[in-house]
Amino acid sequence: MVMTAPLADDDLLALRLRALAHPARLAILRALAAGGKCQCGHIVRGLSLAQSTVSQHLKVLKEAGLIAGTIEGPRSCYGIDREAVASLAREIGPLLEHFAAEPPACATRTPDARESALV
Amino acid sequence: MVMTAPLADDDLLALRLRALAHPARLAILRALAAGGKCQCGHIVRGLSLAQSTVSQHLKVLKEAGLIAGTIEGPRSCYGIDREAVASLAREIGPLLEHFAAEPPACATRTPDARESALV
DNA sequence: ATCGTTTATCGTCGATGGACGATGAGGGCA
DNA sequence: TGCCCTCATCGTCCATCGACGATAAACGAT
Repeated sequence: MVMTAPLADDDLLALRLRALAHPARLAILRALAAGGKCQCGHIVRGLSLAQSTVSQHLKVLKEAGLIAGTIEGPRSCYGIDREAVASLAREIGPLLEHFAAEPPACATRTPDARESALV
Repeated sequence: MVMTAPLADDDLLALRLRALAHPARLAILRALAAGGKCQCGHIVRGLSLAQSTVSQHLKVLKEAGLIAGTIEGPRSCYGIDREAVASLAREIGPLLEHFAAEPPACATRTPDARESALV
């Protein structure tokens, strides 16, 4: 049931999508998924970004719940929160499919708008 | 530079995700998917946002290719570009699943704490 | 204890986003 | 023809983002 109600649900979803919607963050997730790059410095070297910038991106991803950081001392070990990412996938997938589903009215894609009985 | 994955693909993907990553835009897509709300004014009334703001969001969605606008005269008829949305779904789904896939081990340090630090 | 390494945080700066009101164009309709 | 309705665009304002350098904290090693 997709309610048209603009709940805080959308805010949360938008937050996570926003965390995802940045090339550097995508690259970080890619690096983490590829493995062997759990330390901040490794990602920094792979991305040619300042260390503080990468740290900031890591923070964004962490606040979005997409990754989990195990910081213990001088080193840190970041890892993708697989459950969270899978959950997001389960949320965004059906949503997009719903968006792409069949339209009830109003000439979805007609070049010529022939709107007559709209509402 | 083992695997930076420096693809401009990420830029494009980030662009579309960014277009998606806003509550108002999600609401607009929801309204469009629900049907019968293809005119700007309808969405405006449903969202309690200024008309210009909604128009701006529509523009963002259109520039991201997620919707198509059929503007002819005083009325406009927006519709979800279902092919584009489906394409995005086909792109983001496997990507997230890839992120959520097998953990290749954090070889560098391997502190037992690997999944926690939820703070 | 001191040094070196690694990382998070702070402060700053420019750019962008998001919201609004006002304006103007484009057609319907009386 | 003139009025009204609808929508896109412009200009503005404030907030946030994204990037950076600099700094400080936490630990291992010497």
